[in-house]
Amino acid sequence: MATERYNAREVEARWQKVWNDKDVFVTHNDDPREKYYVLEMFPYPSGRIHMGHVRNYAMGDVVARYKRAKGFNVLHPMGWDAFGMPAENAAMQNNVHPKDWTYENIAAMREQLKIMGLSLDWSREFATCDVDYYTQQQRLFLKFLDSDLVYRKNAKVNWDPVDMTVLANEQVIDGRGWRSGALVEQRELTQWFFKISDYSEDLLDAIDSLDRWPDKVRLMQKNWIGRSEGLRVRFEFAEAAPTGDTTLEIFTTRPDTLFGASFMGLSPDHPISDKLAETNAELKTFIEECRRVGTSEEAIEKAEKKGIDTGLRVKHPLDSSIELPVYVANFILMDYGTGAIFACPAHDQRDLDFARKYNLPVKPVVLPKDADANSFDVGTEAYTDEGTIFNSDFLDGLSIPDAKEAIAKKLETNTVEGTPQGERQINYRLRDWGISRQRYWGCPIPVIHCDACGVVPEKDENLPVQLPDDINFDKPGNPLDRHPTWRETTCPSCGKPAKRETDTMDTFVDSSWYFARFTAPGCDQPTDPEAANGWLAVDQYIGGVEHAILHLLYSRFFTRAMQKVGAVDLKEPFKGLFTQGMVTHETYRLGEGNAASWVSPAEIRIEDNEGTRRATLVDTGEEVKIGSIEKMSKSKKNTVDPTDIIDTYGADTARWFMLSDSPPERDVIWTEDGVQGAWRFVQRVWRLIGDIAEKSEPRGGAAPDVSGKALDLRRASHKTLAAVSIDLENLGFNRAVAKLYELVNTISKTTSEGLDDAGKAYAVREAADYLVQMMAPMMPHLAEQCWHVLGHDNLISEAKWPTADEALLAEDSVTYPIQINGKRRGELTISKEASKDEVEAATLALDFVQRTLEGKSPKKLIVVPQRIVNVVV
RNA sequence: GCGGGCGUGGUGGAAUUGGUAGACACAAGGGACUUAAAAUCCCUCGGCCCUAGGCUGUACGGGUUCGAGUCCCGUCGCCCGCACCA
Repeated sequence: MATERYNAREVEARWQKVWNDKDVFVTHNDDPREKYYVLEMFPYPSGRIHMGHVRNYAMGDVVARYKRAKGFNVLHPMGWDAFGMPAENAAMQNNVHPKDWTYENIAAMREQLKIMGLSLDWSREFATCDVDYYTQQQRLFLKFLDSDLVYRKNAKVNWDPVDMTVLANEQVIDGRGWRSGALVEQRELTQWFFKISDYSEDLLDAIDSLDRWPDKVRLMQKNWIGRSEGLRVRFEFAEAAPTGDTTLEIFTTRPDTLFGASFMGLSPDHPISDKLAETNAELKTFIEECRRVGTSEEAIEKAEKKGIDTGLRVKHPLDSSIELPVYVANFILMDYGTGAIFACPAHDQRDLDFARKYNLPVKPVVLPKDADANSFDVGTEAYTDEGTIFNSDFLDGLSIPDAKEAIAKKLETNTVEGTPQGERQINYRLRDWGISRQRYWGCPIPVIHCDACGVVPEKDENLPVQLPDDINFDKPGNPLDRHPTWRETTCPSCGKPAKRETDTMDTFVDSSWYFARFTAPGCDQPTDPEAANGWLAVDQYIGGVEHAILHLLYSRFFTRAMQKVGAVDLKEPFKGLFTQGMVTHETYRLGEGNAASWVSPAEIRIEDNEGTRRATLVDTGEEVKIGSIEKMSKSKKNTVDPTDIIDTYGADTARWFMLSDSPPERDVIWTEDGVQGAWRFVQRVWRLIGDIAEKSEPRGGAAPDVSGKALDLRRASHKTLAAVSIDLENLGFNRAVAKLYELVNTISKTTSEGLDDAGKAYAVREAADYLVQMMAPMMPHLAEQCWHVLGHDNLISEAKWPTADEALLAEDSVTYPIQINGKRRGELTISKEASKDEVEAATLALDFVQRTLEGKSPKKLIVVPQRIVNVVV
């Protein structure tokens, strides 16, 4: 073996330096070529990159390098989603300043990303905590405020009375604060909101135009926005409620079941519930209990249906002789509709569970198709499917949609206290976006509270409202609140002393427009519209599916809002979206039961005895239990550090392994064997290319006429080229990898048979060039080195993607599988041009077909051109 | 609870979207080379039947079709999301 072993570490560093010195990946806005914007979701600077980043950025880099080779002017930037709670947690735990902690983490992670060899334009890098970035974000906020896209209202938050802080839902565990353990209270705070609900309809309708998004994400967004058509109905109280209300307004999507009404339900957060609780201790306790369940829809829906009769009664809107009891019930959300419902237990599962528990009437009003009106009864399962209305006065015999229409018409004309009793309404589940966070490490909301003028926006020329550096976390609460001077300012309107808003923005705001900022990162306005409109939308966005709803929906809203204030001129920020799967790994546990502890892969050794795997601790030899495969996480210690892998095998091996085998949208299992397989492939390619470079000359001039093995190889490499190009276009990395393995096998075979004639030498050389070019987006360093060895004097990173020769792709014959009664019994190779008749004749002439037919003619003969033949006997 | 997804050899997965199931890779077993190991190369590898060859096989049970891993109905199992984590 003439060639030396491939030294990834040395080679990778060398090419990275060449790329960097030559500014190969720096993008210019005035480049006249067609643009292509590829973006991976930017990372939170936790301090170290993890395998999930490697996978995400490897995929994006393949797209970027491939599109560059295809002649596009590619924008492929990187930045940092740098505000957020972890920096404050670190500040509290380790007494470091959030700013120092964050920028140190960024520096460390930048170096780690650089050794991955990503083709990024680092000149556009920024962090969202850069003063420059959040200055522009404040400017955007003020423009939104000016355009009526922002407002203030009260909203409930989880309040930790010991830490004196607002808690995220995930920080509330069993009703207690995660850090203090104190019982969490619900508090009302005045908070800032973006009017995303103004765009409910538009955000929903435009989902259909996002045809390069995964269906799954589109559906999740549709459900999230949650459009429903229904009726707002006012029920008259038999006696006025203690709030003075004489009617109870509810929203329903099933007005057709109104005659099946059995009781009314109020949310525990409904104003009437609140008022009643003042004089009703039992109800008060119940409401408090409900609030401890948590605010998530899941928790509320799963909880046992419970309620308390308020003693209030309402009149049925269509039959005033019927009075319905009003309950406060734990399964009714205040945020949806009016916070009050009428319940029809026969046709709603939640209502039914409740009715059975409290022995309330269950009157069916929808009759299934084949059921008998006299005997149809609902047991423990509500009937929610189609049917005919019965037991319902003037609605009897109607279909559900017709009954809905009839009820709506009737109630629209009825009046209660001079206003219509019913009103058609389209309701959305989507709520306005609360952006206030009572925290330090975020973008300050640039408004001022003045005793005389109220809430006043900061003047544009006074921006930025900069975070103070001299803060500490030794006391509970928000450091901005207790800073000795930071709050003190003067009112931009009247000039008198006033106080700054101390809330900062949700970090989702930061990530809702960073993609636009990358198009002109130094601009003294939020965007340079010319640059932004030129580059946007992002052609391919890649990231985790965990962002399927919030980040993506907020960004879609933000783009519309930015359009309204003239910062960009488009609605949809991401034309193509791809959500990659997670990186998982086996888990290992030492000990049994409660005493068991997690052990990291680095601490163990695995032995494989005839397929039985056994793990032991490297240090002590103790047996370790091999557990299930889980998402890599610190808590389960099943992480593998990318930098360790890159140190050992190089970035190309890590990238290649992340892209092989598993489809990119699915989870991938990290295994040591898998990495080693990738590593062996790197070495194998290196040997093969070295061998070819030694035994043959670079190609010159036009392709010679070849035949036999040489022609076969040319066909194979051109076919692979065509197929891999399609795979890369579709982000089918695992399929591309498999085809490249196949091509290497083919080239190896041909090369090992000797490169005696010129045709063969040409074919092998061509195949080698193509192989290396196809590999280049995935393993750029190895490809660059091989390209050099093969005698090219340009950079493969700047080389044009080759085009497959159509003539070599066309086969002159086709092999048909021949089925008899749908089962494959043989095959037939025949000219590609053969007519259907010729194929039929040739099929019938086949030995095994003749044998089966025994002289008879087939019942049916199906010929699918270029595909298959089926003989039915 | 509601909504969605997935289920193919020992393993990860291919399958031109209704047309030869198991490409490619990993693991395993056997062999070559080697003083030995590593590396490399060659062979076997869904199950069953003694072979030629055949039967069977894509979670399970039905159906549509000339033909189903792919479409439809039902069952089972696993996974994900559900509004202050980013």
